[in-house]
Amino acid sequence: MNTAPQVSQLTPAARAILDTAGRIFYDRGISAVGVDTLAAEAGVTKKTLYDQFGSKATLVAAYLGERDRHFRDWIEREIQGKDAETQVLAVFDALGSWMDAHSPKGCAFVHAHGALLNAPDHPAHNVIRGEKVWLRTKFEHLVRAAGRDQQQSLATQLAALLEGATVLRSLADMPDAVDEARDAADVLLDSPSREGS
Amino acid sequence: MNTAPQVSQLTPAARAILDTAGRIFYDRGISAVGVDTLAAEAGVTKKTLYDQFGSKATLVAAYLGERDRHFRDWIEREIQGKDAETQVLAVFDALGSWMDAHSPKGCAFVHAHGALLNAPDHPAHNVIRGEKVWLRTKFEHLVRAAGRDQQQSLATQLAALLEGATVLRSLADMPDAVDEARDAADVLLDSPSREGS
DNA sequence: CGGTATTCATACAGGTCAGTGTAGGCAGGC
DNA sequence: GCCTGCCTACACTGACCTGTATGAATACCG
Repeated sequence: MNTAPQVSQLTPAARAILDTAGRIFYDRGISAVGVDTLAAEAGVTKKTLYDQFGSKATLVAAYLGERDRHFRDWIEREIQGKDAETQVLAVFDALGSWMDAHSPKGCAFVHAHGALLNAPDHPAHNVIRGEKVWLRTKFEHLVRAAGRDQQQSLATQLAALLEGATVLRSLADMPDAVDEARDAADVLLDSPSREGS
Repeated sequence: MNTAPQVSQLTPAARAILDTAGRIFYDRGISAVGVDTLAAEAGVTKKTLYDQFGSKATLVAAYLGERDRHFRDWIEREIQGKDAETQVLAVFDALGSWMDAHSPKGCAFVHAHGALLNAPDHPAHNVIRGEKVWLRTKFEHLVRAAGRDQQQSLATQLAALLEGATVLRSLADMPDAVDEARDAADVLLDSPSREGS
């Protein structure tokens, strides 16, 4: 399932639209960017945008889906080749570099969720939930591979640390939040009740 | 400083506006609610709204300021009369009951931050940052009172757990996130390196 | 060479947005 | 009795919103 990336099947205009969406939806917020603005900054007509994506809602879901893929790839790449316990901590380091490079203003999925509170059937909600569930599941697999007990609880706790660090760093002027969260993750991993047999 | 609450000085219309704002801004999102809708649902004319608040931006800041006060009062009330270490854990329980009662869709301040990405000078940003900083500072005072070392790090880590649990519970279908975060906080508090002399 | 897909340019519809203006009603205090 | 503060009612502006319509140019592919 899901073997080949479908990205290259996009038409040039569709690619330009998604690239532009990736920048300005994140920087300015989904509801602050109109389709006229988006099409203009992508160097494309609004007609093309609607021919390619059908609606703003579909485009928003596509933007978040692509960002989700990039985020997962970033994490996987940054943690590869280490042992499982080190990988758990490396996820936090990967989050730090991801925020440096692509996410200084906080989590795009959290922002999207807030912007779509009044549209509960919006197709983006599945993408948003999927991103959060994936991260927790990633932690679950890693702590199982590391031989820890209570994998369910530990995975949720690690995911909470990571989400919270993102919030604090981006909107409370706390640049060290991610590093502190990493240290807390280390404590949780080394807690006696969590050591496997 | 800040001795008496100024709430009772509001005119009846202003109070109705703020009450309505507290409901529909949170439920639907700030940018999804227009001033026409807000005035109509408050049973007030738009003229009155502008006479009382001057602009939507000011009203948004007032809405968040009032929510911030309610949140702080809720936390303080729920944790009072316990010893310091128990209070740290009680903050997590207080968050759980707060979300049950008033915040099932996630953190209003995080949502507001996302909605105002494109308005960096918006007066609400100070309120948002203030709420996050207050929470971390609250933890800092509690862990100091509990005789823990490394108060700065521990406070940030506890705040991250709490923020992250809010995110996971509200937008990842993880109702136990807050309880799990409480357990993690307990582990961090009992970690040998954090015990005071 | 003909057909299909992609894209351009432009104009328009119908609605909502924040914010202002004008005019008047009503109550409490001096 | 008058003035001030609070409020209603309603019309209006100019900008922006999503989405559609019309018509034509370009390029690839059989």
